[in-house]
Amino acid sequence: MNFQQLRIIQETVRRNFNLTEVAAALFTSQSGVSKHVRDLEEELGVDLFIRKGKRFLGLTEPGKDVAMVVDRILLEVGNLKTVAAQFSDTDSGNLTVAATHTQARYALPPAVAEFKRQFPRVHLTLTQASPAEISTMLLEGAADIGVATESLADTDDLIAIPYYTWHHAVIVPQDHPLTAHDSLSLTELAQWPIITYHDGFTGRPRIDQAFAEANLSWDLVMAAMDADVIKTYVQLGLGIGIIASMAFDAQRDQGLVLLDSASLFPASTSYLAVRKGRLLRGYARSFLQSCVPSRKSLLERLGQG
Amino acid sequence: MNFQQLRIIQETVRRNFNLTEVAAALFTSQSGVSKHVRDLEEELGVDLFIRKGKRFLGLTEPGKDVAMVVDRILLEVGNLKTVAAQFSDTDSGNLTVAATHTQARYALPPAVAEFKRQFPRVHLTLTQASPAEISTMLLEGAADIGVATESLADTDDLIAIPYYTWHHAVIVPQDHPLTAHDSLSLTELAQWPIITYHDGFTGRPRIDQAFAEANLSWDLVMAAMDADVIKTYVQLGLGIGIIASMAFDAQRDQGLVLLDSASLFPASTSYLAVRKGRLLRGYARSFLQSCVPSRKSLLERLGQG
DNA sequence: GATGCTTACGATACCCGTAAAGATA
DNA sequence: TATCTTTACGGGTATCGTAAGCATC
Repeated sequence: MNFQQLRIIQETVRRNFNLTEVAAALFTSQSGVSKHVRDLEEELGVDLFIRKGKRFLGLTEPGKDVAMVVDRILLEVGNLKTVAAQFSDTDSGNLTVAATHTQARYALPPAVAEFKRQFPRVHLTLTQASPAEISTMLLEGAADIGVATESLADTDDLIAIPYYTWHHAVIVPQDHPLTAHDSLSLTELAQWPIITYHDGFTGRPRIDQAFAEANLSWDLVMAAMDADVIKTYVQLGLGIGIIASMAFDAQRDQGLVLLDSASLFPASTSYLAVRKGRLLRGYARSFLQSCVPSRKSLLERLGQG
Repeated sequence: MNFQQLRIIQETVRRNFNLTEVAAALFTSQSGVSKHVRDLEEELGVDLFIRKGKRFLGLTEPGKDVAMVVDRILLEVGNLKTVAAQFSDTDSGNLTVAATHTQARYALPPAVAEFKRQFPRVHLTLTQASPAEISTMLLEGAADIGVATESLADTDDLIAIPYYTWHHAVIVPQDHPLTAHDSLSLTELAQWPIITYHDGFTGRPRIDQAFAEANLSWDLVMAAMDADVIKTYVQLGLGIGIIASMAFDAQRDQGLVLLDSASLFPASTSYLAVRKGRLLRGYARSFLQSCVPSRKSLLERLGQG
């Protein structure tokens, strides 16, 4: 048994049992991959994969158990390297943060700036992705820290730390009739065409929930993944927008008006998340700390004294 | 990085940093061991061991962290093999139970008999050892299950399951003056020379505790590791014995009398223990189950569905 | 016929063990 | 001096990659 075999098992599961892809992903030959799989199966005395002729279709029952343990082993191997790197070169290395557009653009900039100041020798990669992709990246080790409003708190094997709480707000063009109102109601909103976030993005479930609970049908004319797109089309007069309030900047967004609507929609919480059991470099912990300065205990909850 | 290197790191710590011993334990050459250590240190970029000239003295700070992770990796590697073996050959294999004399002789026989009946193809090894040795064996993977009254419940990285509770009892020769008494007191006991268990064996702390709390000094004339030795010398008239009550058998131990003394000493609890994070074969779980039939939940606490 | 897995085979690199040298107690 | 680690070197083996063969879709 060797590490390459374990990596191949893991990658085979991730790549939908296509050994050719696995070989490409691990920068080696198909033939080698094939042999490694056979060798390991022989050594363990059980078939790990369901085969139909020469095709791989999935994991056998023992294969499922083995794959779980393999994941843990490779996770710990990563931790080994992390521990060593932590000592050999404390303040240099890589940090990959995967975040949604909303987070990357409106929440993270201060933390990122602070981080670059504090750790100039760390290469920081800020990857933009959907909440689901962020989950996957964290689980597969492709990212160290994830930031999103959706999906992170529900996933086992992730540790989610509440980051901040915010409300949705309505934006309309400067001359829009709604600007005349003193206070907004959902019923009024529902009478206009609405542009807001896609399913699974930036608190969208809370918008659906608010209208559903009020028993209102609403006219969603467009769904986007980020507030900038929404704002663009609101400005074009396609409809009124519902965005995260922190995405509005009176300075930059001239021609648009933000209408307070904190009371209309339930609050949303954005989360920072890391993979359970994955050791973080010191500077990664600092990054989290600078995002949520008060929560000393939460870092301890990561199991990383 | 490869598994052999990790095994060497682990074994180097266990063998007190003597590479020659490590090589012998792993059935390989010193030179290879030496090179592997250097190679891994080079790959990780940190020294793992404190050296004085060419001698190894201990672990560096990063070495300590690395050694912990290495232990976890190798533990999981063992689990990998266990998982596979579990499927490839369900009811054959090995089971090593490490137990003290008291447990092996007076508590375990029914469970062992039941086990042999149920799993005739499993090779069962019952190793007799001191509580401290049992701990070590469990931690190092040399035993699957440990049984003892002392030390198992206090050790982190072990999961201890209460097995049964018992009391100490006094044994005296048939014609001994104490047999005339209706009820025994500690004060009376303290007037006789006493033979009982060694420190760290079979509830000895509770005996010390009882006398200490009563402010009595007592005359320990002999300390043994098992009840059979104690009984022998009690029979010879060297003193009165304090043993675990289940170690007395009226049939076998003719010439001796058991005096009830449940009220004199605090109750003792014997434990079954397994290494935290170590996967058990199905038959090993059955063994535990047959020892504590009622505690379904405790087996779940082992993290082994 | 295109894609994907297996087998065969030759080159390479890695791992191991012997032996000698150097360091420590 | 005896014990222990390092270095040097040669032999063996496992791993890898190319290429051909064969099954699946």
